[in-house]
Amino acid sequence: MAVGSTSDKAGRLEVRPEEHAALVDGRPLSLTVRELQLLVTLWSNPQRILTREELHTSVWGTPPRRDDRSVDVYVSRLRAKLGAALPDQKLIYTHNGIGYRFSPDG
Amino acid sequence: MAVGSTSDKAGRLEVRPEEHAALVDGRPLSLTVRELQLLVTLWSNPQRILTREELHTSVWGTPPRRDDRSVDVYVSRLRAKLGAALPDQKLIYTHNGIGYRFSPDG
DNA sequence: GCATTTGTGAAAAACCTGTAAACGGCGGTA
DNA sequence: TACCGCCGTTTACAGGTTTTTCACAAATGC
Repeated sequence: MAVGSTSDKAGRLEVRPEEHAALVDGRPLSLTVRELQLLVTLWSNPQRILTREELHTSVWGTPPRRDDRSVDVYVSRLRAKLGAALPDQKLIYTHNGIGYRFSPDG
Repeated sequence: MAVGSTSDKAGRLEVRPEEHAALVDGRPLSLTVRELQLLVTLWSNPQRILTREELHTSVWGTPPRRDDRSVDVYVSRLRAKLGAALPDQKLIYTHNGIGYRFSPDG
């Protein structure tokens, strides 16, 4: 493995925060900065339910304002792009009233 | 291979940092010092997304000041010259919000 | 069923990029 | 010195992309 490369696989998905990249089967997903930040946050905490507060704070740097839906909007966009590249896998699970969970396994 | 020659091809493009030269089909491009420095930096890191900070630091020796657009301006000039010599190839890709990537392949 | 929460398309706003052009400095030349 | 051409730097603005916000549909939970 090349020096300096930090990467890990969740099935066919690879996330490389240092390189600002996420790959599926080696092909880069074209994610915006926010989408990638969100994916990195989720992917860094597999199997763990992250609240909207945690996600917003991690991605936007501040806790969400009341009635802020931006986390949901970006989860939706991320699901769309992941789903296009990996039609058969469900990676992001919703926990009603709480937040979201990333689980490469199920 | 001749002693001291360091060169490599990306398709029809050849870059020879030691000789301060870049060639297309053996014909030298007429690049300014900055343009060549930028090309060498990009070309030395193929497939990798380089941030504006990295590019500026590599070419200008210091991180960019806020709102510095010089990297963009030089990418534009470099694209123009590369495009004139290689009209059919796209070599430098933009990554919105991050920087640029040199990919001889795609 | 009803209230609440989530999913998502679409418009508006904010932000970022591409590029021409202006400007100044430098070296060469007459 | 005056002029010229070239390069590097900076600025401005058009155009493009992303982010934010909004509205409503769908889903969930009681």
